[in-house]
Amino acid sequence: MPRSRRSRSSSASRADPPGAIVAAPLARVRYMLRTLIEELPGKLGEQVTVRGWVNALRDQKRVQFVIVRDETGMAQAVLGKDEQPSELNEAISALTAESAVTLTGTVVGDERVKLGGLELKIDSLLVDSLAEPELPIAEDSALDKRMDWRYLDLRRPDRRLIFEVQTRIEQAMREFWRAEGFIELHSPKLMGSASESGAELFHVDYFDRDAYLAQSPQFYKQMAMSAGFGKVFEIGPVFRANPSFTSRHDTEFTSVDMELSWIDSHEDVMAVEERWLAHVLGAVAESHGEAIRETFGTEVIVPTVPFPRVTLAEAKEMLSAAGHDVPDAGHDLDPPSERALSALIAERHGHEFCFVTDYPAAVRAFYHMRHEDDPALTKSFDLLWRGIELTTGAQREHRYERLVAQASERGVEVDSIQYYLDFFRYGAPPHGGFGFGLTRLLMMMLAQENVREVTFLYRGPHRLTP
RNA sequence: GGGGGCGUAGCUCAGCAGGUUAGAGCGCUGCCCUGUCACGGCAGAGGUCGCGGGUUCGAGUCCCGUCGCUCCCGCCA
Repeated sequence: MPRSRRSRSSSASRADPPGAIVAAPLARVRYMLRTLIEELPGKLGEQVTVRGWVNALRDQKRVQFVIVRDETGMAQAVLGKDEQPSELNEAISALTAESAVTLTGTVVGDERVKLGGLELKIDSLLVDSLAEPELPIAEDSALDKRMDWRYLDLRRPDRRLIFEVQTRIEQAMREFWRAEGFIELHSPKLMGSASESGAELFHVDYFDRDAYLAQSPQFYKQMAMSAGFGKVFEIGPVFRANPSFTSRHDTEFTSVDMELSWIDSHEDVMAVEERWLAHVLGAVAESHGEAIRETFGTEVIVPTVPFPRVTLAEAKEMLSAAGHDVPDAGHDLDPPSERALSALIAERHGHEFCFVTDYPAAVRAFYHMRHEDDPALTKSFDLLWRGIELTTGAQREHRYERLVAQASERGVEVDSIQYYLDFFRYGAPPHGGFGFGLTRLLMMMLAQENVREVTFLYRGPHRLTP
């Protein structure tokens, strides 16, 4: 929980806030009089105004309790009731769970109160918005129903923690990039042609012609290499028209992409990625590790560097030797194999991460660079964490003729991507990079079973609302 | 796209060798309860059992179709 919020009690409200527009007499800006619930322990004896939602109402013969919840916690508010209930008593009796209310009262310590040992003696109540009496979802409702009523679902404190962690993750990523001289890109999401396979593209009408939603910033971050940017990153939406029905796919998700110039091999890319992730997990462990343990019952373990590395061929040998069924040569690992490999690496190396390298050219994108001594293999890698694929990366082919040859060989329509191929005609540095699934990282970090849990508003083959 | 599972009250579920008026917990409504804190007590409302068709004297229960949801595989991040 953040502790740095400034108190906004009434005692501080008389002075004009910094930067307020004081010249407009009819629209005088003033501080909100709101006190956050996490601030109440420091306000004993003071009259404060708390604004939030009715978490529970216990309306008894002689005393009424309102449990009020805001984004920082919950507190009990109390009001005595005489033989003849007051107007205020009647107003409290008329409250419903999840109504939005403004409660003003005096903060009083009371050992009897299990919720923080204090309560608010109610002086006044403003019902900002009365909730309808029966809510469409409960805590134990099915995921799909919770998605229908996502804003109610998200009111729960553990859901909020997901997005506080996500915010910290992105902040830590940028800390790293900024310290290492990366430039941030915002590449277009509307494209005139496919950037990779084409099969998974969403088509949109674009005036009098066709356009597509970007399924990756791949081509544009490579263009930035030819532009001499050196090191770039982007955090942004990507769109995939896959009819995928699993717990870890969606049709729109947040992709984290990096690309680096002047590398010697894909090894340089992995070396940056593992340091970057160690920084991110370290930051999250420090700021939210305890809350994650308490709320989700899982530990954020800061990885040591370097991460274990195995080639795809070695991985299959390891799995076979351990008695697992493994896909044939020439194929990628299937999800059960990925989980088994992560388990083996954890057991033998005590590490949650694993780079799998040297994928066959046949299962990788045409722009992946081939090994000089074995052109059937690419200078590529996947990164597994706790059994799930977080990343695909590679050194890219930056030599024009070879790139064109590889595209043709793979049946890519060269004409439609000529603009991309042109990036490599006027001096392109050796480069590589990777794409990284932010929602997958969050899902595994918080021990959630579905990306929908960690996506603000999920988009899938059958869901376009809310 | 292939395979498995599931659709019964606002929510979570039970019911099924097919047999009168379909149940529970939570929630909701009303009454009662001097401090609750998963408050407690009493009473009550609420369901054409996803939809359509079939078998049968009789279908929530069996069969077929259909729609929706879900998980796994494929695809990938």
